[in-house]
Amino acid sequence: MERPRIRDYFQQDLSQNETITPKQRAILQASLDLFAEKGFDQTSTSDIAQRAGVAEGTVYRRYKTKVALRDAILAPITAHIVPILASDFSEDKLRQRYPSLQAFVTAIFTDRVAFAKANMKELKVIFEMAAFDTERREQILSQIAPKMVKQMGSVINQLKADHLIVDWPNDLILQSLLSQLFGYLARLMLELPGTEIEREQAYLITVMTKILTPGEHDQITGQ
Amino acid sequence: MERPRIRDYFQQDLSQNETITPKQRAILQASLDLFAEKGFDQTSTSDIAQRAGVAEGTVYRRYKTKVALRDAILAPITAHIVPILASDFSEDKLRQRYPSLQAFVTAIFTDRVAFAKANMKELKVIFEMAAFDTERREQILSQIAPKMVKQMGSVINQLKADHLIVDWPNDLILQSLLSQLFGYLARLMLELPGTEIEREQAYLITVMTKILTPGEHDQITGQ
DNA sequence: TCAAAGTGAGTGTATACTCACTCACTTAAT
DNA sequence: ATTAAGTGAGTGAGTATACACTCACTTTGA
Repeated sequence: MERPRIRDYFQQDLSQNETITPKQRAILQASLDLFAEKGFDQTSTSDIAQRAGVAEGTVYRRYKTKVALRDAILAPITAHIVPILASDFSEDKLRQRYPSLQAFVTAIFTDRVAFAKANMKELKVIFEMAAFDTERREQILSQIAPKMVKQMGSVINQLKADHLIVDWPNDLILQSLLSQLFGYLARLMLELPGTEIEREQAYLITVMTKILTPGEHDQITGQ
Repeated sequence: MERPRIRDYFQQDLSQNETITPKQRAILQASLDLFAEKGFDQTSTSDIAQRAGVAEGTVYRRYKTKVALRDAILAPITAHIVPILASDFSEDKLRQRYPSLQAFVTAIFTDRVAFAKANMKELKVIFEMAAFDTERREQILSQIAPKMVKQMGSVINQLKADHLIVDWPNDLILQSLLSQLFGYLARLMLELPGTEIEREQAYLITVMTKILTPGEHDQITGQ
């Protein structure tokens, strides 16, 4: 956990242009909490006002619509996702080869899991939106997916050249890793019973390493 | 794919007590389609009536509320989930040992993937509900999880005794398998670009088998 | 004193749900 | 065979309510 954490991104993003009042901050926090708890549609603007301890009109002072309010919450997150995805893959990192698979997997996922944990609620709201807003899903994906495939792709190719990683198509490799990652995050988000965070995070790296280790079972067989 | 498919469960379930009219069937179908397309809250009862080609009053003839309508759609699915989960683990199957990991993995997931594919829309509606309705989530989970853990647990223990499977706690094994399965299903449901069904299903079995194969990397290491 | 922040009663609209009514069809009586 | 009575699925205009959003006014703080 040596690398910088993401925090206070509201402050960070918003205070560049204008100051944010305590009440406006309370509104953002209440909205985020409620959207994550009950879902966007199930949250009324009067719910938000009540939770934030302000009048309903105050909610509309800065944000013209409820959707604009949601977007104000999600904007900083989506803006931060790309740098996070690209971290660890700056040019010098790329030039340095990873000595082992375990080092690679650990390096890659420590940041991303930390980021996800620090922004659980926002991610939950993003997922809700992505599930039924087809356009936005494609928009967000088109921003992120190519960058991710490209960045990870070059590292994977390096590892392939060194025979440190299984020789599967890169997209399949990514899919299996992301499945494990999202599965872990889903358990955290839904607070499924019996989720022991520390143990599972260690296990996550073990499983991913195992998937990627070259071996005899690597031929993709159908039935 | 030798074992029976799930189809026409509406007919099957409803016609025991009473006949279902063509219009009522159209209403169920339209609701299911719309709930899966746009989400429950984003679908109005007049949307449903329009899509089904009936008057709005007709929607309320059989189902007293919109929620009751959704439940009428989900009831047969949830009723069928448990048998599907338990299939392949009837007593004689349990007594017979699986000759190889691949056989085990293939046997387990063929049915379940087929079931999921045949009921994509219903699953999507269930997931939407589970995401924000904490009570229902726990209710459904409490019905399913223990059965699944028990059934799969005994088979895993057998495989462990034969040293055919990695020696990890059963819950961790299940989690990694379910992550892969749900990741695959999510890609299907969200129609993520570049999802080639056949190739990925074959790959799914390969990855799962690889995860479970005993080997040198099996110690769960943290950082 | 002024500008910005905050207020909350008020408004228009969307939507879940109701109900008095229609009408095609079945049953029963003559 | 004919007709009267009964049945219930279907209808759609109507209702009550909840909700997103507005605006004339008040409070705050520099």
